[in-house]
Amino acid sequence: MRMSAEERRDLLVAAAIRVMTRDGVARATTRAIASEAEMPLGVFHYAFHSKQELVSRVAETIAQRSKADIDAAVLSRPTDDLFQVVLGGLTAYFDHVVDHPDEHLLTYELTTAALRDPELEDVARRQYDYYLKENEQLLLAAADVFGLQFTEPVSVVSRYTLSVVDGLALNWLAWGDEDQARQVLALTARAAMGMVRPR
Amino acid sequence: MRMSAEERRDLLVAAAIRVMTRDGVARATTRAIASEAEMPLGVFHYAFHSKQELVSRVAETIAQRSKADIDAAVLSRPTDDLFQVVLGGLTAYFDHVVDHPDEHLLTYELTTAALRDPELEDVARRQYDYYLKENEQLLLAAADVFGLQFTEPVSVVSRYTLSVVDGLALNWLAWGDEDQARQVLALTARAAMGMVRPR
DNA sequence: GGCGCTCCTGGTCAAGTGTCCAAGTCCGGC
DNA sequence: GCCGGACTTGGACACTTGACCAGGAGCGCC
Repeated sequence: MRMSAEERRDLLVAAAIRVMTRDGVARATTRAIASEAEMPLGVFHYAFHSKQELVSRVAETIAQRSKADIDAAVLSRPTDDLFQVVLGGLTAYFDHVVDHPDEHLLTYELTTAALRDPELEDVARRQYDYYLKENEQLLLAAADVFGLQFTEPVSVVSRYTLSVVDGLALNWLAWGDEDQARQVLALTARAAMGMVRPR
Repeated sequence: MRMSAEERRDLLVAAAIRVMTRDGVARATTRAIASEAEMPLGVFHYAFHSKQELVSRVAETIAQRSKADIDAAVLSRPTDDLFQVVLGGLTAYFDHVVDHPDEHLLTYELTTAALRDPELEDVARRQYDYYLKENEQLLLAAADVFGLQFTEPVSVVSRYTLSVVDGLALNWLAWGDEDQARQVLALTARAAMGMVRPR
């Protein structure tokens, strides 16, 4: 089947994501990826200069995709009051983790891999940049709806909520106990109420 | 140099930790570890049945050691009021991360590695078990000193603080901005004040 | 002294790894 | 028609990896 190099790259990235999600980054060899994409191995180094280039693209794609996924979930929640909005947002994210554990495990693997590899250095930074900025926007929008403002810099509040949810997700992956994790979400949402005041 | 198999295992585990901390889990091959321990490669499979057995011991050792490190740091903090104690504890942990970033990156790598490998399944669980239980004890002790009790189950509060700190650590490793991270710690300590009441 | 167990060593093996390449196929433009 | 560049392919390469083993060395105990 004949197609452009760019199209090949997209297919290989998609195949790589499937393999990495299913078997982990360590087992995602060039052969496994090419095989998943149903292509001969030779195409790999025609489409990509190196495996690192593929990994870099994978990380970028994953970050964009899960941001979109989560946005959609968060925005589909009830908006009675700020507490409900915040708890809904946290819950939406956590639901996504519970529904796609391997996908989130993959993001942790990619982050650590990027932090170890100088050539992927900025990949990790960009990954979190996406999340922080997006989270910040959501927080500002929510506060605006209810005529509130934050008592702390929004960037700090954004980083706080992102940290809780990111840490809790990893914690749940390793430890389990979904009910208790959801209690933590409720606790966090209530805590967030202490970080706003009427405008 | 003649020594018992158990002694060899300890030396190899220590060497493995050095290699993994410096170069990452992926680059910690049996050869690199044996070389770091200044032993011929042959000893490896005399001391250990497999590499997994070594990794399992490494994870166990790391968890115990960093628990001890952090306990010592936390307990050496001022104890004027509960807020200072909690903030001191969070700060002590975060200081440890800033001082030994590679060590903490390693714990994330080990966690993800364990979650991918069915044979290391319980390694990840045990890792978090250490932290959760220890954290819980510290919280109970602190509340006790000031005649307070928690408004939520202690296990949930413990998991909340652990999640914040764990998520923030990973976040800082990837993104940086230490000052902002410390603001998150302050925010968290203040939030924790809303989870206690006089007894 | 010699038996038996533990410890030590260098080399070797099969499997897998990322990378590369020569030769071939396709197809649009001259 | 055919030329040139983009795409395709199977096979090869140099290297690394975890695992294994035969044979030797040390040492306590009868």
